[in-house]
Amino acid sequence: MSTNEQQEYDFKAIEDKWRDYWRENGFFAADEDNTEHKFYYLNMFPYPSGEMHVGHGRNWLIGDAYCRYLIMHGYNVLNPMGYDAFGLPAENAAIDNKTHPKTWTEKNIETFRRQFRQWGVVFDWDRELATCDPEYYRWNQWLFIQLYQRGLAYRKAAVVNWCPGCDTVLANEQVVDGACERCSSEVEKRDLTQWFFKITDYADELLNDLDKLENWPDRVKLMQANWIGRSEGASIRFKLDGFDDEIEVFTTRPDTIFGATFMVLAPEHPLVEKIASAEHKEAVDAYVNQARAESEIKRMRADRDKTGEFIGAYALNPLNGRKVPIWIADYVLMGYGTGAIMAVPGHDQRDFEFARKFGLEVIPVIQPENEPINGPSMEAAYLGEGVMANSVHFNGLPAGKATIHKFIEHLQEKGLGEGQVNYRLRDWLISRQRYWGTPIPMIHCETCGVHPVPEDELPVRLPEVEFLGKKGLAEIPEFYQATCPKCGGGARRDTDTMDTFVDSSWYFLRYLSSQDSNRIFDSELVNKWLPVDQYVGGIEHAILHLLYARFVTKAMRDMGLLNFDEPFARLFTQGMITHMAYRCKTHGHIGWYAVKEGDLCPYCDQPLHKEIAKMSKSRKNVVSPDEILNDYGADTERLYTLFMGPPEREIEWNAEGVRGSYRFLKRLWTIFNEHAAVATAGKGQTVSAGQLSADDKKLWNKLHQTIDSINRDFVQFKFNTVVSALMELTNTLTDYLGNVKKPSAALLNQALESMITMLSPICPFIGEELWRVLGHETSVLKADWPKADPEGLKLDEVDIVVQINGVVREVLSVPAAMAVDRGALEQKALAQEGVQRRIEGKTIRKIIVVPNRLVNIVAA
RNA sequence: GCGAGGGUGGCGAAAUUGGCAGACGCGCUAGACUUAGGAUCUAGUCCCGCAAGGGGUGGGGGUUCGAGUCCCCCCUCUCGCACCA
Repeated sequence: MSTNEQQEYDFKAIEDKWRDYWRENGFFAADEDNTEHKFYYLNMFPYPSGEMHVGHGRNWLIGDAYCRYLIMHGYNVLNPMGYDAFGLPAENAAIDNKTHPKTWTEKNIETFRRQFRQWGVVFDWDRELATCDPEYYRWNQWLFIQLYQRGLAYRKAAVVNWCPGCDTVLANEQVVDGACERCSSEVEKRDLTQWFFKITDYADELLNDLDKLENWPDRVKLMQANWIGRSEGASIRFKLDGFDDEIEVFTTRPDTIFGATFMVLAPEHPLVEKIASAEHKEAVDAYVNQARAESEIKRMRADRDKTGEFIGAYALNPLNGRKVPIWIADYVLMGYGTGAIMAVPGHDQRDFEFARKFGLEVIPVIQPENEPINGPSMEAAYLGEGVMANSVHFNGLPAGKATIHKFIEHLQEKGLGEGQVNYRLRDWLISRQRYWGTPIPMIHCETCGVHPVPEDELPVRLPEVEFLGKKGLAEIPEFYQATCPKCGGGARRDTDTMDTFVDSSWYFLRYLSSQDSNRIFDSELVNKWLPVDQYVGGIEHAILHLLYARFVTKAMRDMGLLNFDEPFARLFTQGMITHMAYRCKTHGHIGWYAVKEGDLCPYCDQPLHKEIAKMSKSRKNVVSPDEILNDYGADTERLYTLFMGPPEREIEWNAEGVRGSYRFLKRLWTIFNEHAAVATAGKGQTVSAGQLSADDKKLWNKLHQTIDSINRDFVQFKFNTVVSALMELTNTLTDYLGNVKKPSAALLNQALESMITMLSPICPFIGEELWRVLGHETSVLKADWPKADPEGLKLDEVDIVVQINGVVREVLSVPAAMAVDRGALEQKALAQEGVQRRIEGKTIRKIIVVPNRLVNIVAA
């Protein structure tokens, strides 16, 4: 224990002292008009879900440290904060707690603000927004109307994913393995008329522009590309035998058309009912009903047996008139292509399995060079190279791209089909049937049809009803009873609310004008500040949010609201913080704090199932920052969070590790306070190599190496190595102070000032405090960021490794001049006694000299 | 099945991008100071070996004076997509 009261590291007092300082002094308020050195930093805004845990902390601490770094480099930083405040969890929690979602959300937002303040995380708070605020969602509605007027929002009857747990429709993207992403209920299918955004109009651009995003992780771009799923092929029309209708199919292999021995329609295909023969009707209906009733989970299993039913109708191959049977099968999906395929069992494994199961003919139309294949004896579809066969005048052509084009040309000439590009991406289903979301601003009139709510009547507010539980707007007459804007007669409001991904698809634009009640945003400002220079968020948003935001940006550009194509110039995806989760077979999840010794259930002493998992309330494995903040302080949590590992990686929280970071801060505190007097005496003096002792020089070199490496690492988000570099420097400094009788005041001042400056973005509280201890009166945010002095990087002595046959045998410390002199190095290495001993009697074959590094003597 | 990214001490991880593997931190061991305290300080801590020395970055091969890093094959883990025609 220190005898001097003043020298205790009293983090509580320090943190209380500085907590409000940065905000009050406007360090984080962006200067809107000065865009010369602007930097728009943005973390994905949070869903206010209760209390934040240390895992959430990681996002904000990365952002806060990075922004402080930028501010210290003279950037005019915009780092705003908002809340993605609509959504089902609010409703569900509100139901559980018998409060209104609004009350629940507001309380959580208040908690978040308090936690940010405790962490020392500062934003440009004047721009704060919440998507559940009518002043925000009115622009959601306005945007909807603009999209509607451009044909980008439309209504269509569709088989939709219905979550029985949430009582609402889900977008395809929200269905994971056939279950609801949120509540894990098994998703059902229902026919409903729903609102869609026509994102498919932008499929090509969304795909192609990924190439522009040089500073996005490849992984994310790849995931998006896969999601969009472009494939080139042809659409071909097959005439029906005995009907006027045609079946249109999409295929990527039009070259295999002569091998099409049957057709398969999706069970939901509209033609099925019409063309199925009376004889097969019953079986067909049964199959269709079964397919519809079957859950996505079962139907989507790729490895399950093929099922299907012949419908008693035939199609005619457009190129040779061959009559082929039409089947229905659930392996053909209504949602992709046209919901119908020409089946080529010879060259498609799925069709092959189906043909074998139902005894359908297999005709190969591509023959491999060596061993010819034939339909009856094939054991799998042939997917390799070869030449066309059984394909009349195409026979003998090499299978491949060129031939595919020949087929497409041929079909096109005959008017039977054409080249076509298909996407896996579907239109974005945005309708939700719940209360806590943006009401869709449309009115349905029996006489005039569907019309937007006039813009001057926006926002269409959520009715301020007492919250009744699982109810949507369709059950609130005060809400849906309306007048038609056209005829003035009675009409009904649309009772759907929007998917919350709509809210988050443009919020980054609203920050520029969050208080503007006349327009969605100021285009001029937005064009100056966007794209976002650095966007940071979790990898879990790699597809949905980022794709939607890109789409909306492009749509707004086409409306003339924006002049850029992509919203986020640079993207960083940080990894989640995980923690051990315990589960008891009978008692469910058990909090780690309650687990009995030996990992036993506290209620029944059964051994618990253990799993390292993402922190979540439901798993009871969250670590609250409260205890750490109380025991060690915010700076310690910040330091540890950034030190524990590379920020893009998933990492397990280790409470023991926190202490090491605390120890470091304490050590630093002591060093600064003990040597502040000497250091401040050296203020204003320059440090030059000539005046330094050998010990001084060592510290000086280390200092400038550290500055150099930190400057490289900070911009790359390598905070973990920034921290370890500072720790190394501190170790060197401790050695120095222990070895030297009288430290150089100038050097010490430079070292301490540089250290605390570079640490301050990560640990801003102790940063401000120790900056004052060094005699400064203004914020450390105003300090000059240290630059590595080229002189300081020059070493007097360099360690050179001497290898014999690649094995390290000696390490020589040589003067810097010699370290770049190949001849001298070689001589010196050979002169070593240990080297002589080892090469005695051997012939030197070769000597490799790498200046500043090593000498390798190859001898045998 | 297809695609992507990983595998380095007891643990989290470093490695100037082909040049002393394990920096930094946790934990652990020993010691010092102590109203033995979950404080602080000092020393040690990849493995085998008393030592000289030898081995070592999932496994096997290769390129190279030299490989954690580059190439080929295999094992394994994580993630994304998954009957997409």
